[in-house]
Amino acid sequence: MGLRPRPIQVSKAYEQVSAQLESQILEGRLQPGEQLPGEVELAALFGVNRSTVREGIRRLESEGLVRRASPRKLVVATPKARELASRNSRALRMLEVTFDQLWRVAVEIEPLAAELAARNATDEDVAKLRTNQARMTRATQTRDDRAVVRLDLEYHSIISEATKNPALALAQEPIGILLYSGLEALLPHLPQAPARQLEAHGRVIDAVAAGDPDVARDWTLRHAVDFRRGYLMAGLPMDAPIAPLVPAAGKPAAHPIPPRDA
Amino acid sequence: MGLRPRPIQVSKAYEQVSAQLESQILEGRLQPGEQLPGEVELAALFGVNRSTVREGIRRLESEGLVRRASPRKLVVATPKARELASRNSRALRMLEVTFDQLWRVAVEIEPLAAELAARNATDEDVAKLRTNQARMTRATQTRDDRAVVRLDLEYHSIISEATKNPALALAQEPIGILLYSGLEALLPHLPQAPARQLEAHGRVIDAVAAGDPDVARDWTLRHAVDFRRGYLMAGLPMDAPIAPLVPAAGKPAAHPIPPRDA
DNA sequence: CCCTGAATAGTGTCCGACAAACCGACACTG
DNA sequence: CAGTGTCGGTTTGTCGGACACTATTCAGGG
Repeated sequence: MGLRPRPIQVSKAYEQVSAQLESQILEGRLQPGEQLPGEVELAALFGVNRSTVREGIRRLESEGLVRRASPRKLVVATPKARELASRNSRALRMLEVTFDQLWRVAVEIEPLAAELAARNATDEDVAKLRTNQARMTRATQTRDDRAVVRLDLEYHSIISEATKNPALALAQEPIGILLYSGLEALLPHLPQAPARQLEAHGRVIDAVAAGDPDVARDWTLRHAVDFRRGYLMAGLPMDAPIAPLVPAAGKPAAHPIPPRDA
Repeated sequence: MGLRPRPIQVSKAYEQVSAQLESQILEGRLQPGEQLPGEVELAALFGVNRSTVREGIRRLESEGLVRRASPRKLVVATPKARELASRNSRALRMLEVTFDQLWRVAVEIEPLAAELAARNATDEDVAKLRTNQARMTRATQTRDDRAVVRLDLEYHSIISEATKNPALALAQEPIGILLYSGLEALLPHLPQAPARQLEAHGRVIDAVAAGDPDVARDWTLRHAVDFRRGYLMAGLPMDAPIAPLVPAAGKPAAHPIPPRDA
């Protein structure tokens, strides 16, 4: 049979609502910041019930194409890089990505990020980096591992932002988030790690402040290589999923959903 | 004033529903593939109305954490890389990313992708690449520009997949999608472009098939550099947003939403 | 045992309703 | 006149109920 049945798709009304709004936004007919009509009016315009419109809106909301400026103002928005990043890193975790897979990408991207940051960082970015470094110094002295991890993530995020390159930020952040969360497992085994990290960060920050792309790139590369070595020395597995999904430990709950503790 | 007002947030019920389900999934208590109770049952479990549950589900659906296996089966799912990629590229377009920004990232990532593809591609991947190449050859001969672009995107997508590295795929695909969509603007100006592209692809494919990471990387790098040169020669702008949002051309419609053509 | 058709259960959509909150306007007070 | 309290209309968030349509199930017939 040469018949190739393309999966027919009945399009639900709420899908059409979100699809139409989405295309209006993408075509630029609805510009970011512009306010949308109320739910009742939308319902009337589309010729559907308000409930249906609401379901459509939920979808766009979760995709970041609209947000509620205030409870009564629904405005068109451009997706925020930060939210995309966290969504993406969540997805990567679910895909059971390994340290090795993450690292291979990071070792190429992060030096690039540092280079571009050195080219494009504003004074404000540099100030943020210095603040971060100061806090990191304190956290290192007080051996506050959680803070060290948090500040390391922040450091990478600031670098990302300083590149002024959304494409790079979007590629790098999810990976950085996941990779450097692994730092938490590393620190107990390598007491000297934060000190080395502190130095690498410091060098990169100086290079960024001085607008020296080559040095920034170079030290970031070293930092990445160093990180991998530390991970190895700590005896942590390179090929196991980062933060593996709990493999249905014990027995599944009788009912998968616990009632809301209202 | 030392007052630092943290934006207070009232949590809507539908948000709590999606948040709770999400955390159950992330913790692994709800495993991918597992089926969720019906909407009525969920409503009862959470102690809210069915409409509320539905709004919560829409959200998770659009994030790819659940999908409908059949109209009546709602199952936990892992977000598909492909969907994430298209969402991300859409976001990048809205962020008005420029050719230059995209290219700077691509020129580092794509060679890495080719290298990893050469290391990890399966026979099936190679077969897909060869099929793609054959079709591309035909499209080139018939001067079918649209097909050329489509096949080029497909080529990059296959390479991504062949790396067996979700982190890389997630970083690369959105960029590739946007960047090589620009090919469409390029082709009319550079009649010889498809031929050069065909050769580069061919070399990379051979290297992937032969498991030669270095050659794959090298030719991909050349390809990227060549692409940029072509873009320049065609006189296309490096620093203008790719597919710029239509800047509210003419006058905005009296009513932003056209009625559904039911 | 497989196939068919009725019974069932669940989704998609609609309707109508109501409390809470928000927003703008307006009056009041110092 | 500036700042503050009050008030009413408007919109959202949530609810309960209803109904058509269809996937799924299951019993009965071939």
